[in-house]
Amino acid sequence: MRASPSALESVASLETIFAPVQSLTAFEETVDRLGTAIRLGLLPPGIRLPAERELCAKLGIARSTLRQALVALGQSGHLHATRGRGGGTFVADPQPPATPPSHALLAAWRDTCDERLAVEVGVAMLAAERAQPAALDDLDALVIALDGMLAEFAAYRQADVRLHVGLAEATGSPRLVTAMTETQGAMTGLITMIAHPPEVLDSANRQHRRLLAAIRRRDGATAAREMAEHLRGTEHVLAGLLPAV
Amino acid sequence: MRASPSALESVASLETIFAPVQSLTAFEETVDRLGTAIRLGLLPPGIRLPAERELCAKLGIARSTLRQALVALGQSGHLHATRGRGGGTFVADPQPPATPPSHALLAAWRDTCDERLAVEVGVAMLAAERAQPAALDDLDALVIALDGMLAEFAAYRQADVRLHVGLAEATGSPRLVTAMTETQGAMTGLITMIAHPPEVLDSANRQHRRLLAAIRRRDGATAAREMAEHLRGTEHVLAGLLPAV
DNA sequence: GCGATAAGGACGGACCATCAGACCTTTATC
DNA sequence: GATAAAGGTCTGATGGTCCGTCCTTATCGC
Repeated sequence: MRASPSALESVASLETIFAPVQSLTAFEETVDRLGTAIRLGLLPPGIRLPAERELCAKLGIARSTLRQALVALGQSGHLHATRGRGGGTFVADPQPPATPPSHALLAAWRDTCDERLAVEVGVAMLAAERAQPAALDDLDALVIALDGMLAEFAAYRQADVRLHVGLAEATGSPRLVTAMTETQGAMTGLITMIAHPPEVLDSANRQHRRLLAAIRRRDGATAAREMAEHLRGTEHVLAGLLPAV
Repeated sequence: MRASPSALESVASLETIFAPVQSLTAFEETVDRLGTAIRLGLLPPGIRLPAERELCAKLGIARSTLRQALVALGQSGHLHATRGRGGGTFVADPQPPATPPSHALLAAWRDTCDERLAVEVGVAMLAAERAQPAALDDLDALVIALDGMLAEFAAYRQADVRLHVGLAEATGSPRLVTAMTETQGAMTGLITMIAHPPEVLDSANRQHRRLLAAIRRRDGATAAREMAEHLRGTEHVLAGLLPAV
């Protein structure tokens, strides 16, 4: 009946359509989400998470599943729990040492940077359209604070993440906030491999300034260009360190 | 011991971190992936899918799980199977009528467009850096073909999708190809709600031309601007049709 | 001091998605 | 008629998830 000789080979992008479907379990995704937020400093050391019975409701999972994740993050040293009234689950202070990036992440570093470029440039453009002055004031304050952290990379990086995520929040797009958080999480492993002398951080922070200035005067094109340039910095360093493509 | 009064409220972006974790099952994701590819025309009507035993290996799932998805897509009219040697699973021809976009999609249309902007502009910038001339030749041919489809929107839209996905492929970034496919799938429901007179399609296709020209001369900034403008067209129409934010 | 309360911690049963594999049925080709 | 290649069917095992219940610990208020 169907005479077509199945020219499936002629269809491009099949690798994408038929690529393995890796569905994370609720447990895995929870570990990933919380672990990333902690490593990025979005959940800073010492802070208390919501109570388990409350948090599992927010996350939409069963408490036993959430506990699996909390126990896992406890064993890896990211969380610790105290019992009794007034107790709770706290982000560990200090945090465990960062683990070196996985082989898979290193192999796909270019891909990671590409997605990051898209997310960040898109955020820059939209922020230039929509960011409220009040939100920009907060971000300006962050840039000033960053100037005082040029000598200590760990602190700088955390504030840097907050700046970029804050920019995403200023767009008012929840999905871009999620995307930004994820890409920042993916980049962290790579970024920690690079040496960050104060001069480089200073230069990067000047880019922050120009970026925010462009956003404040609603100049989306310049904002996009500044952001792209800002990202190219780290990308070029990575290109020198890591296997080509 | 822990004196900190848990200033968790001070931490922004908590809605993102503690948002519900909805992990799709392998079955659901498979239906989604194949269904989207079919609706976008990436798997055109009449084409034969790989044999079940082969496809489940590619997708990394059990055959029974794959069959659930194939049966579901069969019942919805997207696929039909024939038995025996030389049989197989084929994309239905004609395709079932498109279902109206879900309430949830309509409510979050702005968010969908925002993510689309990021992906497409990022793709435009990277394509301007990396696209091989041969790939651009293919895309130019698509634009020419599009000129002949101005009167028939369904055909136009399918070729349009192939153009945008092809652009993503030209960047060499698998994740951007996936992201592009997903955003195109998400946009399709919205786009079908808009009237598309030939003049509008003609104008859109002229934007395609300018975009490809900018990419060919490696002008990333212009490519990004052209792409953003191209997307704004549909966005403004949607803004007029749909509830504000 | 004692009860109430709010937190983490542990357990058991039920359900369901998924996997792995064997087997059946249909159909075309040699 | 045998073989091969495809979809269709069935079953048991496994594991993730949910729900509810109960226990333990620690603080707060009377």
